[in-house]
Amino acid sequence: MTLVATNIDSPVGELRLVCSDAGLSAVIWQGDDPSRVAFAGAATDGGHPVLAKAARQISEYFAGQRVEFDLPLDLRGTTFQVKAWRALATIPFGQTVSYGEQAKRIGAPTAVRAIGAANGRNPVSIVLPCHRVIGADGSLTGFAGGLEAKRALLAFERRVADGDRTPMPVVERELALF
Amino acid sequence: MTLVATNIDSPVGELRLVCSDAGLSAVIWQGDDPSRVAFAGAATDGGHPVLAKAARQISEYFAGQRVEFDLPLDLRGTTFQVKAWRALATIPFGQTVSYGEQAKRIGAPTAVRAIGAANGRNPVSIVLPCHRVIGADGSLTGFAGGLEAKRALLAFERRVADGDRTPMPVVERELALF
DNA sequence: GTGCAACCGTCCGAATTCCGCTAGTTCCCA
DNA sequence: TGGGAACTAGCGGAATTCGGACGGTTGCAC
Repeated sequence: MTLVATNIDSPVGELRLVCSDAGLSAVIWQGDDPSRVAFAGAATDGGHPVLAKAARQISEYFAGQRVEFDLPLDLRGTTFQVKAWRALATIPFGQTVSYGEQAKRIGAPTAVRAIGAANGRNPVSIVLPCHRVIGADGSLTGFAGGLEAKRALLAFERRVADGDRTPMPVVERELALF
Repeated sequence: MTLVATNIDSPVGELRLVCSDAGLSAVIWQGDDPSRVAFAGAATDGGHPVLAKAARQISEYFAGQRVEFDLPLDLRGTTFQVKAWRALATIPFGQTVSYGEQAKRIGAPTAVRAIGAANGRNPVSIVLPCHRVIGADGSLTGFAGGLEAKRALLAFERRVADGDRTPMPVVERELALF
């Protein structure tokens, strides 16, 4: 099962898309921790119908013209992680839930910290919207792409959901030091 | 109205008793701030039946053999202060109330800080038990004789009220610096 | 004297910090 | 191949800190 990858530009910086024949398997950030989605590093650059479709939908998303993704996904993780990631897909565009709420939805109401750990390993950023999960008290708590990007994505979605369907502005992301 | 005074020993250090013909007017601490009970400084050493009676009752108190004082008092202060001081006499041996509770009892439920100020000027220490007034959260907050003495008096009273009628041990008082 | 400002042995609520608990994953060592 | 310890983008309550407001007294300036 070979992995093919390509890079695209976005308002939150360059994104690297990875897919197999089974579907999209990773969307990772520039400067992302390599150990976060380890298998993504094994991909070789190239073209693929899934990559082309994903690139188009992601660009429509950032243009304010798409609120849902329709892509085959090739999720690789433990049973718990895959359940957690699938649950992300049910959070509507422009809305947020708490980690505790997400835990309840997969039937493990007390596994809130495990949910946090699983979201931190979400291989398909943006497409699976882990940025819509925030602390019970409204705090942002964490995000692989940086808290500034999380804040910007939520503000953008709120605005689009509110009817202003214009593209997302470029965000200055704090890059990981080292 | 001349003032007569004498010194006695106690487990909380030397105490100076002052009286007029009308009654006991002051019980002040060694190292007490002279401006706290200013008129007490005007007394001259000597003997007086009221002093003798007060000395006896105070020594019985510290021996664990007396829980109430029966002495004529000559209280000198503003109307509010005298009301506050009289209220102290109604707090039973071994018990405590908060400054707010004391304020309610004299019909000025919001004058809690004024109560604190009045207690700080209580001229008749021990006999009028301002040491039984503590913060609403249980903290000791303050005491003319030093917080250590306040803590020790409360512990002693609790013990005696509990049935152990033995004398109070000597307390190391932190003396006011300067 | 009179007016005002500053002091306090306070209290209350809101905000913040801290701790123990949680379940899953990973890493290390036998 | 385990077993155990040490992580973690959390949560909830208890403990703590903080600021504003309270009433009476005192000191100081007119």
